[in-house]
Amino acid sequence: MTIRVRFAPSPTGYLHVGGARTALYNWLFARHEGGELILRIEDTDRARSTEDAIRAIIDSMTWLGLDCDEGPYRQMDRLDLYAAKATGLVETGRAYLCYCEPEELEARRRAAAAAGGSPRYYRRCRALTPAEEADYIAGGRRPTTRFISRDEGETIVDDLIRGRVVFDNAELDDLIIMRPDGIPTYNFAAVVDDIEMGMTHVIRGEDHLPNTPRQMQIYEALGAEPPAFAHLSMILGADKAPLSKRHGATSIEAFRDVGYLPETMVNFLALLGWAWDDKTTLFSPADLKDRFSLDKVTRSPAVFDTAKLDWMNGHYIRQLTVAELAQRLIPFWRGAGLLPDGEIAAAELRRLEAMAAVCRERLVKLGEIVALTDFFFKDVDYDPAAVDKVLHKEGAAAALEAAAAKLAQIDDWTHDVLDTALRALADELGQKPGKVFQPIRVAISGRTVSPPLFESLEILGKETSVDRIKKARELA
RNA sequence: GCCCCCAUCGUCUAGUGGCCUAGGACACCGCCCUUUCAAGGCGGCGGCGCGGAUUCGAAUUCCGCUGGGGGCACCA
Repeated sequence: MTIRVRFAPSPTGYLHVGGARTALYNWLFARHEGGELILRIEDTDRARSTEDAIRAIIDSMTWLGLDCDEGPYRQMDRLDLYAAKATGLVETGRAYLCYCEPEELEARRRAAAAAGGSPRYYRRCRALTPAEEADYIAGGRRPTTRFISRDEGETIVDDLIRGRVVFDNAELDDLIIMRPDGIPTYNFAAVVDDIEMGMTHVIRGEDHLPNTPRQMQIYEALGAEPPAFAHLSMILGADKAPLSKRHGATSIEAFRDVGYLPETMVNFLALLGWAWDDKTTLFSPADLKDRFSLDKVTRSPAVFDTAKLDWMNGHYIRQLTVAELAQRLIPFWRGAGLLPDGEIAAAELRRLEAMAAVCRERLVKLGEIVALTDFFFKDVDYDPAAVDKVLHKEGAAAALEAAAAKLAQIDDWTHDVLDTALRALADELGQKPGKVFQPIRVAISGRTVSPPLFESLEILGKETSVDRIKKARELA
């Protein structure tokens, strides 16, 4: 039998790291097993579902490289199916119509909680007389459909990650499976779809574990064999609280926008709850597909550690060729208004690649390229602290003056030549190299920290470099 | 309140009764390299939540406790 799994997000927001990890594990499992991944949009909460969210989720999955074999299916397109199945359950005596109003149920729940009792439904409508039912209908009440859960025995979930989890059926409620407007609720729609779509495995977040026994009873009532279940632990923030907006960026788009690489996100997310052995940390998607298995998935929750993410992103940036890196950097230069849209001339591309080469070992996130290279594109913004600390130092003015004069003589404007010339200059001035190089760095970049000096001068070009050094001489 | 899950360095984890004086990675600290910042190299710090039990032997099994988390919706 072909393995079939699904990723079934509710489109109420962006794809966040927790959802992405669930999607990734489903994808890895499907690919490793030669199975199929289905994308199903669970949009039955019509108040909160949006088209934007659907687009965002699909975009993020595409960016991560998580391709699906079927879908996206949408539950709102499948209402007839759920209605037919719900009616069937009523006919076979596994469900009943419930005329209770939300307000009275809510009031009862509150009262029960106050009395220290169980908040479960009191099952009044299970035993409605025809006369009572007629009264409700005459009064304009529209019923929900409730599933009749078993009162006795246990429901056992054999979870692929957690092992055997036993639930007492007496704890289970008669849950609503259909709303009066014909839209199903989650537990019902998910089961109907998982049956219809032939799911063999359901891999989802641990928050769904308590739903599983309820769903298993629905499978049984529907005459279907339940799939295998695997519940993934939660992802936490640095404070061990569930990851949320308060921890900063949590959407995949946000990580993309500041310049994390998809290869980083995939590798990092894979490791949040899974490990291959005792020493391998870096995995390409192909390695992952090769090695992933559910039996190596961890049970305990994992903290999302940005420091490690940053390290890994730096690693993957360093793995890129200069040409690749430049291509990935272009959107960031454009986004900052440093580079116009449209075709890039060959000479300009060479210049961008030179910048990429010189920044490759310095980038943690692609977005940092802007602050690192903006002085190549526009006039210098002198950092007052840098001016004070370096240009106002004893000897800075003299160094700049001498440097400007010396550089003006150089025709072969390459970093090797510049290196030799400026070292010689330091020697002539009787200064340590740093004493000469730092003022020049501040002169051309405005800051004390910049890409390597000689390469920077080369990229900037002779005319601009000399101009800036002369100008900085005035500030010194 | 009730049900369920979880528990190894700060973090991600390896570990399934002796191979563990607990391994790796990130972070941190030190040294080296060095024109700044990085990157890189070398070294270091650092952990089995607590209490019982089983066993010749427990990070590994069992029980309890504590702590963290999830769920108990006409949300998913």
